[in-house]
Amino acid sequence: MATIRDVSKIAGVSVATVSRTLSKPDKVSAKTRKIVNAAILETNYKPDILARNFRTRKSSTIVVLVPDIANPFFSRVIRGIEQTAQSLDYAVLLGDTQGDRGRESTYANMVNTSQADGIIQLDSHNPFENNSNVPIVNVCDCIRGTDMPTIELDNAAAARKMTDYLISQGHKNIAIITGTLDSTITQDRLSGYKEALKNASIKFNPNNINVGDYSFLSGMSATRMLMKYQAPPTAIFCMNDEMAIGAIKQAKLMGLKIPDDISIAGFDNISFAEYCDPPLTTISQPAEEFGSKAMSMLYRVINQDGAIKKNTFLDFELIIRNSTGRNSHD
Amino acid sequence: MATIRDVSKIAGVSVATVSRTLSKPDKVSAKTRKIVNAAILETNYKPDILARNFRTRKSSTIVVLVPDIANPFFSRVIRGIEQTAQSLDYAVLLGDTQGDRGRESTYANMVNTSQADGIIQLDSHNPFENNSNVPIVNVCDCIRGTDMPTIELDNAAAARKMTDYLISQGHKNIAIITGTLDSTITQDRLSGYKEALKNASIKFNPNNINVGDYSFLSGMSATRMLMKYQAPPTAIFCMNDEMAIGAIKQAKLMGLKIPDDISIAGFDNISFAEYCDPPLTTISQPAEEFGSKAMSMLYRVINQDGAIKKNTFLDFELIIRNSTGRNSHD
DNA sequence: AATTAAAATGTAATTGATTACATTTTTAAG
DNA sequence: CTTAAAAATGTAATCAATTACATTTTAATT
Repeated sequence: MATIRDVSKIAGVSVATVSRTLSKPDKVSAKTRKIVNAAILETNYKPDILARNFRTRKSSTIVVLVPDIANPFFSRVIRGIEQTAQSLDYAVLLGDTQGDRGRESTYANMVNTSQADGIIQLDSHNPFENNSNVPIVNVCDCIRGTDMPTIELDNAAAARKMTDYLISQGHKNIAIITGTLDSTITQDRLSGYKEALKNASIKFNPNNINVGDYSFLSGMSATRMLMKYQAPPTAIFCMNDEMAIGAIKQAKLMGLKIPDDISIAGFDNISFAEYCDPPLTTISQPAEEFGSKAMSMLYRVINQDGAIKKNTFLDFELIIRNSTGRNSHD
Repeated sequence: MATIRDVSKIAGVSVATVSRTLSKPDKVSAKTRKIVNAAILETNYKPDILARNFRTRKSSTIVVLVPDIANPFFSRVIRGIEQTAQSLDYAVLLGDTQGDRGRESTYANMVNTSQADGIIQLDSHNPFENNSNVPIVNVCDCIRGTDMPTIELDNAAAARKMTDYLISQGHKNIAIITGTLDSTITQDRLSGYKEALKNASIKFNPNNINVGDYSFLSGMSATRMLMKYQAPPTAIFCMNDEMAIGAIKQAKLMGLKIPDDISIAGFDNISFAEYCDPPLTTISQPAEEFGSKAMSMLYRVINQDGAIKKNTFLDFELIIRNSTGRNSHD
């Protein structure tokens, strides 16, 4: 593999000139530039990025910490990250943590060893105990009370909107299947749900809260439990679409008609939401935009370029499909 | 940030000894090791991986070229890659190509600039025109006639098995919705399908082949077309689950009962396959194993460690669910 | 105690690009 | 044609680790 020295020898110029031809061509005369470029072509020279990164102390690489890459919502966020990273000439290192804090901190430490310039965290957890000054952006599930910039949804408002809608359809006995309780998303959505009930003067029933873990199976089992109550809910709001799809399956297994016997709503609007039967009422989140906004923000943090907005909120949309309908009970 | 020199000064030993304490501790006396480790702790020294990579000419990073990270099958494969990479101390750079050859080759060239040590390609395309000697492994959708090691399914056998099964259910008029025609997977599955028909002495009807692109929508539109024939198929075999789910939706829209009026089968066994209505008959592929086998293989190629098996075939399984059933026509 | 082998440690070169600073060349102005 | 300023180019240090090779120390054997 040819080095910058080989090129400089062939071109008859110094290595500095070759380097400049590549990085700041306007500092090099047109004539020299031509000669150097010819030499680069001749030697098939490709700058050694490892050497460059070493010298410049930048890796042009960022790490994405994601609880599970196979989650369809996260994979869309990552697609957004990746696309923006490409346009900014950053490479994306995948850090699938599977919720393991050890793995998370291993990946996070890549920044300390200059393997990466920054971190995008998709989980509501700070990978650094003591607030370090590592460039980091928190997306989707964001922690409260840290100084990380966040890109998030107004989850309380979204949950309120969904609950309001269900109430508007005549539902009073509305259950909710939550995500894991330690996540900010869960807490916010839960408080939005409660708020909506309160505004409608519906008494909040603690039995109507069922804790899930974002999986199909937890959606199923929660639904099984809920529907065994003497007064089962007439609507179930799930904090993601997978649980809602699980809930639909369980409801059908129990011989219930959707939405006639029970309305079921999700959250995320993953691509399958449109294709399940009945199609799922849900909250649409701009997954790719989350990713691309997070990447742009991280870029600004890393390069101290432009204003850093502490908390960015993206828009959601209530998507009404056929898994929900008017309360036909009472 | 402390360097190895700071540590050596504090410990009162040479940098070589510090380096050895970290990389080959058995070459260092217990006494010295203790002193050095204390100094490392004291200085909070973290080896500069950039410098190490530069010196050793290895990045301990591999690139995954994937047509679309948001595809649920691919994201599982990547999860497998990532997990094995972690255990082998490799980092995974994400190369979402969106089918763009330009992007693909940009990523592939990261190996030439020593940003990565090898490549895992999930698409049936060689990112290097002239067979270079870059470490690369081809997974899932593998090209014929190159010297890349492959990890693949016997796609022809799998399609044959599915078709055999449909035939065993009394179906004779079996349509197939393919993936993009330039992919090896499509070609192999198509030939398996034809073979099965031939073995059963069923005349192959070219109209029963409909080209899709692995998307829900193409599954829908192909189904719409197929079902307009005077003698519409009694079974549709889709080359992935998304298209099958699209086909199910379309069939329902047309008022058809599944599987009574039409049997629909998919391929991949993505997690949603179990949760659609009716649950999807499909071929299960070991997605994570694809990933982990590919990573192990790439490791061996990079480190010239152990035998390189040219083509590795993983097992598939026919999963019979309720989207297919006996032919109730004729 | 002398000799030898083995183990431990140290010295200094090396990796390939970048860049501060020095030097040369070109351009413009008088 | 000078001269000064600006532009272009060159020289050589630098980044932080690894490691070949040299040297010193320790252990083992006689």
